[in-house]
Amino acid sequence: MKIAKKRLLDSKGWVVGDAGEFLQLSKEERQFLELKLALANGVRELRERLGLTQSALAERLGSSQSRVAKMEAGDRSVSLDLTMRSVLSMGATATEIAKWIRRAEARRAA
Amino acid sequence: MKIAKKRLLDSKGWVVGDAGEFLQLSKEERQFLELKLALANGVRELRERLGLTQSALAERLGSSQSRVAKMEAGDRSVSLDLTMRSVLSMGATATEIAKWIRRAEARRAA
DNA sequence: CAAAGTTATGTCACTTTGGATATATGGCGT
DNA sequence: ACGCCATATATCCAAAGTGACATAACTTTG
Repeated sequence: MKIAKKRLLDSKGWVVGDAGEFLQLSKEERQFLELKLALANGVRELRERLGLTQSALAERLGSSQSRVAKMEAGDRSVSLDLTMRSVLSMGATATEIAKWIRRAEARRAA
Repeated sequence: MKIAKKRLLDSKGWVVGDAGEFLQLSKEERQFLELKLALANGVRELRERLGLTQSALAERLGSSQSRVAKMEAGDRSVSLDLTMRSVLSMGATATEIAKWIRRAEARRAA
């Protein structure tokens, strides 16, 4: 199993030993998780580009370091709402967001 | 005030009389709301294209007709998560989603 | 107009997500 | 080894989101 997929499924709470259980997630659910993880990666990418610590970003968001950490890890206790607000607060453009979404789709196709 | 903006701000609970209060939403919050509304419009667009009633879509989502109605109306009690799951469940492609997001940005620029 | 079908709005009990906090882990320079 | 800083993980309880239901407001069709 590829690392990226392992990471996706590890995303807190998905008890996954190998590729078998992978299939029991509905196609839509898998798409959704991939998309969320793609944006989560976007959060980390932007944050590091801006040279911010998780704490610094958290403060800008009115959130906390632990939530940011969980968000970047793709923890399922973090909503897409917060993830999207995060990238927007770091100045992500629609084009950039679209790029990440496409990347998620491309991974799925592979 | 344009209808689209009025509708955005009406989005349940934003007490807005005219363009004045519009400015007191932070830039990021405005972006987020526009993006969510853009996807909400996507939900309606896809749903009608597929000839589904709100009830039918709700059933596919394991949700209820009232949630779908609120979602399409941009009600703030509906998360981006549910909205995104909705369009995915109707087979939206990354390209299509990206298009809606860009459209939101374009509106903002205008 | 009336009935049927669809969509809109309001409320509520339950669940998930939220920020906060504590603590653990890892890296890095001294 | 030690402190220092960033990140990861776990657990609080408050706040936001959820499906379900009731019912109102439209639309369409007869």
